[in-house]
Amino acid sequence: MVTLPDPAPYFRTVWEIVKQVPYGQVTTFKQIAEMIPTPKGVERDDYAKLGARWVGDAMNAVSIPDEPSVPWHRVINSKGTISLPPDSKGAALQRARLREEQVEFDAKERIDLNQFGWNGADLEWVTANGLIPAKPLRKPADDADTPQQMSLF
DNA sequence: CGTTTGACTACGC
DNA sequence: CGCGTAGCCAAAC
Repeated sequence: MVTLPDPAPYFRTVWEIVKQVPYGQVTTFKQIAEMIPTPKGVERDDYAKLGARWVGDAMNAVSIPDEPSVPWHRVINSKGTISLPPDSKGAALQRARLREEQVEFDAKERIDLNQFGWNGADLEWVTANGLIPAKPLRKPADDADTPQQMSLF
């Protein structure tokens, strides 16, 4: 900006995406940013990476009125931790809500993205809204019973 | 109007 | 794997 003269549209898009995150799962600022297409006239190829901070702004904006329709508590950083100051009220609330959804924290207050991470919204919904499919946070279940490396030739 | 700050990340030690 | 640093950009001071 990409000046984001009116941040509302970007924020709204973020919120709509966050609404798609199901109960008991978490997404990351980066994952959301990557789903939002680069605006016209913007050449930045790493627009998505930069967007992570704006997603944070959008979350901050919604957590103030605490809009119940936007599950902002399901948005964490790429390290798998809550990004609010650890001793803040908001962090405590977010943590409580996640635990309420059976999301587990390890000893270091970290969430296993491979277990609770979001793999993206329905492809139909994504395309219908002109967005970019999200990069899955959970790895494909390669439980050793999916020998993909075996060639047919 | 220059500085600082931040719900971010990537990278180097 | 943990901690510090460097980019980045808009907003708040």
